[in-house]
Amino acid sequence: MKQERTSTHLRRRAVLEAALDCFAEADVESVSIAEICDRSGASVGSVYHHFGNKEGILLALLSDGLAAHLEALEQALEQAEGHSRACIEAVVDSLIQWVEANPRWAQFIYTHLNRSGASSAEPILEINRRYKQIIEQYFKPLIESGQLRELPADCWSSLIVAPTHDYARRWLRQQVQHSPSTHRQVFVDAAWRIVQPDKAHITTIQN
Amino acid sequence: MKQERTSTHLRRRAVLEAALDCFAEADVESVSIAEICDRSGASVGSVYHHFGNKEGILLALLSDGLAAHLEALEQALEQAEGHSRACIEAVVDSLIQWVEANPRWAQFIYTHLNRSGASSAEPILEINRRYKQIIEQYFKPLIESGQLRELPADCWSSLIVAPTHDYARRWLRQQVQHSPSTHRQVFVDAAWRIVQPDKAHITTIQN
DNA sequence: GACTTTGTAGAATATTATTCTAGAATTGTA
DNA sequence: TACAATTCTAGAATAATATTCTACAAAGTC
Repeated sequence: MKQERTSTHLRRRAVLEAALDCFAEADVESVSIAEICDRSGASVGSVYHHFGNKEGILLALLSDGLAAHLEALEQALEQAEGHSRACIEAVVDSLIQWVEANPRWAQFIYTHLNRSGASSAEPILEINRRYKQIIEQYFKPLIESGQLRELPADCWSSLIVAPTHDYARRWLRQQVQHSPSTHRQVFVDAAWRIVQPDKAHITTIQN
Repeated sequence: MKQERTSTHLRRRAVLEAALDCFAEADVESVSIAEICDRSGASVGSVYHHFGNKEGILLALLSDGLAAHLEALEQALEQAEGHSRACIEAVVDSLIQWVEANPRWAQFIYTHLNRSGASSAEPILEINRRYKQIIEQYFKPLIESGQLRELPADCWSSLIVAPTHDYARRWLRQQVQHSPSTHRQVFVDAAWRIVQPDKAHITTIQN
């Protein structure tokens, strides 16, 4: 965040930008370092100086992207001011907005976050930890006060965010036609149903 | 499905098995064809004869795995005999069971199904089509009879299956401790809440 | 049993990631 | 400003490895 305009920073950005272009068009293995150099104007030596190796480029794209998205999430939750419905909306909306504003980047993350190298890399682990913290900070009070139903902590993101992620991923791959924001209401509503306390819900009807 | 015991079929299986071993331990790029040859006992020529190239090995693993899982899903739905609750349970349970019975394979699929080469490959597209068909065949009647709520078709799998997928993926990567089947009830319940017709649900309470 | 197809083998080749060396630009400091 | 020290760039040299090629073996077909 310090040096936004130094030439080294610009070079770094140029390489990442070029790499993202390449990876949007072909699999990682079929994109050569040479091609990234061509598109970015950087030399081989320069690329290796900044990123160490090809994997390093991927990791930088992943962690920068995740960090950017996390920041958006945090801002959105802040503005929800502790209203349960607004918090759920913040989670879904900030995700949808980020994906639609950064489609290539989002697609890259969806495709490569699972690679074994990435899941054990420290910058990524750090972001995962912060993500958990933020969710806990905003939702724990709502659960403890009984406004939201308690769910197994490990399942929370799978239940509340994964549906939107999944739809976004399929949209980016052009497997579905309508943008995630088209169905924004559907995803908010589904999440809302899941977090309703038992009394307000199924149980009453089943008994 | 025809020739289960010919030597060519066995060789094929051996290579895929060895590849799966390798890919469980390292990223695709850092697994060499030579290593797959060593582990499987096949020669380079033989591997290329059967699979064309490295990507061909990946594609075979993906489409074989998806096909196996699809078969399990179809059987489970058959046994649900058109009961709405049982159909939801069938979807969640068959997924959980397949993943827990084939963890390496499932992890491979989660990691690599998104690669650009795979999503446009005909065998994979074909399986996606069949998947849609099956879901429609079993759930359309339930929706039309009003037993289940209507959801945008494109959102269906994101809402109903993606949570379980997401949890399973994280379990395979050891990001969560408990097996998916531990939380089987949680995922079934969440899906069930989402497919409840409006009357039986939130609306009643909100009004 | 000749012949055709399919499968196996491993050396030869081509591609491409990575390393290395030299030098340019930048930064910090007196 | 001068002058190290550090950081960055360049591209040739190297190493790793995916793919191709040629020859041969096995299996299936008539």
